[in-house]
Amino acid sequence: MDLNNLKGCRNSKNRNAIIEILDSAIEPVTADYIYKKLRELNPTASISTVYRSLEKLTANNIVTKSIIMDSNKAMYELNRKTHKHYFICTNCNKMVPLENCPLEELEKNISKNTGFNITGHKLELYGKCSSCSK
Amino acid sequence: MDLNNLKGCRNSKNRNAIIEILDSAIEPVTADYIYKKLRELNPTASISTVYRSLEKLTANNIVTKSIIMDSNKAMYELNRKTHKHYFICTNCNKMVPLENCPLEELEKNISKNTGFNITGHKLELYGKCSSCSK
DNA sequence: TTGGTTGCAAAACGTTTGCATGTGC
DNA sequence: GCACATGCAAACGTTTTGCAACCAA
Repeated sequence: MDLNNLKGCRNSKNRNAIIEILDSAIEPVTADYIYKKLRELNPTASISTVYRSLEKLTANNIVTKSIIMDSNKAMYELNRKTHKHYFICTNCNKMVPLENCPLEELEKNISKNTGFNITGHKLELYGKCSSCSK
Repeated sequence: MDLNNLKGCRNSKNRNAIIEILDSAIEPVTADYIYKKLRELNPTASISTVYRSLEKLTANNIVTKSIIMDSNKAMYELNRKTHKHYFICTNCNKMVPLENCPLEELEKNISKNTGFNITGHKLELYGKCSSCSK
């Protein structure tokens, strides 16, 4: 995370705090979650600051944005080196990270066959987690 | 597509028209796209009818709803028997269906290892399509 | 000084809902 | 007749934007 190297960015307390909030979150979180946590540190912070920071952070690949099915909110998480996929429980909405990414070979094959220049992917598994399927 | 077997549904011109619109669409489309097409047939149709129809259709597994990255709109497509995944161009937003689904074995393994009851998945590949990567 | 950053309020956007009316069966 | 379907307008929740003030470099 080279926080001081963001294109067209100055140092910002709010943005740094947002990164810390994301860093201490285990699962992807919503903008509103970040906003509430940020208000604990800076009671006058505004939701627009959250969105504007997240936009810069995603543009700089520090943060990953995703939108899960049947929800209209975006989820944000720190773009850690370890590539992650999630299992999402359709009952309790828990997001459980999976260990491995099985798609690297697949991507290579598809690139070859189609001429697409694949730069990333998203895989989500849906179903019921062990506690919800009881 | 057993259109006459929808749970708690009567025959409806609008809903049938929506199915036809989805059927003639090659790619997943937005609710607004459907609304505009529907207005060509029924100029007084309303957007709420579109959403209400789509809700019933997804509940009955006639239609699949998905939300793609960096967009806040849902995309709808007819749930054809053939299981599909898409390559999505980050430049022109084109969605190109992929031929095979490579995840069936993977699901089995994860189910075994984690105890999750996996009922579905979503896989999207991102990058530049052949014309945009020129 | 320059240009990114912030807070506030308002707007925009996709989607949902309440209600009264219409329609299939 | 009953329950679903519809159009309209209003509401909703999330995200974006305009603007003036602020602050980092």
